[in-house]
Amino acid sequence: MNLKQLSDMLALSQTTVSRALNGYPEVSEETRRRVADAAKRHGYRPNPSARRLATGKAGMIGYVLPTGASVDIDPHFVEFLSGLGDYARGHDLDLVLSPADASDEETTYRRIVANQQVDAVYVSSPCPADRRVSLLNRLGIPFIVHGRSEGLDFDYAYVDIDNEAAFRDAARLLIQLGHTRIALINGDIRQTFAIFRQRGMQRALADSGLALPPSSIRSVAMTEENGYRAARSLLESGTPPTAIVCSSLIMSLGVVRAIRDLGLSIPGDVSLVAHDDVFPWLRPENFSVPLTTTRSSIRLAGQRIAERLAARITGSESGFEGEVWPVDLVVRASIGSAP
Amino acid sequence: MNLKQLSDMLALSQTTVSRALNGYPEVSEETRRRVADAAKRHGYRPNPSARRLATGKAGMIGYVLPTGASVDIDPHFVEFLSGLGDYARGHDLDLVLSPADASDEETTYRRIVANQQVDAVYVSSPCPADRRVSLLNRLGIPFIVHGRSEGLDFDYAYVDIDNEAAFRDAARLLIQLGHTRIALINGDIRQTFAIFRQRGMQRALADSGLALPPSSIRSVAMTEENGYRAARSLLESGTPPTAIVCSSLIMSLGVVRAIRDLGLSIPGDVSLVAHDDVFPWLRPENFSVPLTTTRSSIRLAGQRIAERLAARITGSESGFEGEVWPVDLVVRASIGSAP
DNA sequence: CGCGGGTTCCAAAGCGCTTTGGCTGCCTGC
DNA sequence: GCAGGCAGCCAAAGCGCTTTGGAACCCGCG
Repeated sequence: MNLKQLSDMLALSQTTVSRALNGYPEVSEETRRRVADAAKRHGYRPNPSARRLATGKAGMIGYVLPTGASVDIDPHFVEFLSGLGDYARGHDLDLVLSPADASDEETTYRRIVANQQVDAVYVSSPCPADRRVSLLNRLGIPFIVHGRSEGLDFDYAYVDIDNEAAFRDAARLLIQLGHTRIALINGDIRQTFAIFRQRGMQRALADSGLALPPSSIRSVAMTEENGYRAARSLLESGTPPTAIVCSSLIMSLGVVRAIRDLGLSIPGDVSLVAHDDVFPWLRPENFSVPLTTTRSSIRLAGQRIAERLAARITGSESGFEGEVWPVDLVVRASIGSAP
Repeated sequence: MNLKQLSDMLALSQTTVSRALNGYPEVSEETRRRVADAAKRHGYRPNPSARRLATGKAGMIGYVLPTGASVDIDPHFVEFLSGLGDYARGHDLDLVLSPADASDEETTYRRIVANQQVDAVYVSSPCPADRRVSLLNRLGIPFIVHGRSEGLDFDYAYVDIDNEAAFRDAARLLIQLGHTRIALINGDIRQTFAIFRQRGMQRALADSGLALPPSSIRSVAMTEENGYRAARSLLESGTPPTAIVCSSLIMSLGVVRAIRDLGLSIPGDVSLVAHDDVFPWLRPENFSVPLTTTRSSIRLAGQRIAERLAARITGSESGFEGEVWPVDLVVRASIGSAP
């Protein structure tokens, strides 16, 4: 069932039917109703390819998926997807994933924009002066960044959490508990979220006259194994920390294992705080010693980003507002006063 | 730059240029070369919307993403995606994810097929007599199932691992070590992979005159917490198992925690085998007691499925071959002879 | 009565590609 | 020398939608 058949059936022109369906004003209410009725009754659905060809609008949002033999997609991505799906379902929004060589994503961004495959794009895990962000800005396609870049000379829309405040607060709490040697096991420091977290801790420590020397920082890909190694190397150093702040729950699995392997206890010997993105399959309250966390649901961010992306597509959102969400600090048994 | 401009530039008709570019025979080699040159030089790329409208081919593969407030996307999905991306990148294949209400995916399948949004589809986590599979079969779109259904009266293409043999072998090994009370902590039993695994264990036990009573089986969503609960309830029962086989590495985190909480040791009191889908961020060899696993990379399956999907799109694959991959049994320290 | 100004609808021109159905030469074989 | 075949090219007709630029009609006003 296509437009022509439908309009023949109604003894109307394709123009009128099209306009009736798309809510244009120059069609009488009665006709509109008649058309809408017939469309529903016959299950008419405009062919998206044809519509896209005519309008240039695709009804999809895009994401460039960095891939490569040694590139692993972040497990957080799946939670983000759940959130995106929560909104997109029911709004007839599809998501197209374009795999790209991680070392050359720009070509792919160019392609999906030139091809008009998608109406809007989202970008995740930005780094400072992110090239993808400035490229998209130049290309003029609506986009939203999950996270923030830094040092860009233009405004853009983003949704981010307050990583700096989260880690500042975590460090402050540890300081209040008497800790002076606090270490940070962070994610890849080339990404802004990691930079902000480090900054937050540094500020908190500086405020109390303490320091966060490079020797107390590890910056690694967020795997269990790396968490283990980082914790071990910190705890076996000359001046082991009495508290560790860790950028991910997965890494903290390794941190806990390292602490146990060394015959130390939580929080007796070492206090531990981790950032929790809220995975349904791994919860900090279920750790052998329940974990104190800075918590922010990545799924919620996915929902919000889908919503804003949709708004940008329809044009109901157009500014460059950045949203920064506060992060919960949830205290559980894994922290205690300094030994 | 579109076809018209390019053909004007070459003083050729659009027909000839189109044919030259698409490898049709009725154009001379010299002309073809001239056209290909010009196309490359001017960066001409056919508009996919127009091409799709004309041919009905989309150049994308589809996946219906079950979503819902209480539906969590499986973390395995991201590994699968990595594999898919490995192949799709470099083959100009995009993936479109269509979020659907988990309780009504069929409408979405119908939509993406009717709209010709995608040329092929893949389906994961099938259950016996899977309705999605029979729907796709009826709709006549190329598709591949990741996993297998059972009890369907037609053939279809799939890629699966030999879950039954994997769990049979694991159980046999435990039996050889003298275990007689072996428990299974499985995933959702409505899915065929879980059914096969259970069957594999049952057969191995039956072969040795042993049984796998329902009281020794837990069938739950694969989270750390569920692994913990399942293991606890098993170990605190009247006849606790001396060995546990667990369907996922994530669950086995909880199993290990439960065993430790109860003051038991691995493998002294309890032997543990888990299935490992090969996550880069959580490896069985790094568990406090390195885990014996049945191992099969889900990422490799993603690669293979992308490859076969592409072959089905181009028509170079057309049968209904099912592939069943063998599963490695990797022995590590977590198993020992029965106490 | 005639005319400007709405309202409601329509024919037709795209959007950029593929594909059908020729048309033109040139070569081959009888 | 001519029918037949083939290689190489082209014009034009879609694919199904949106949108431009009217046309027809009815209204009220001067």
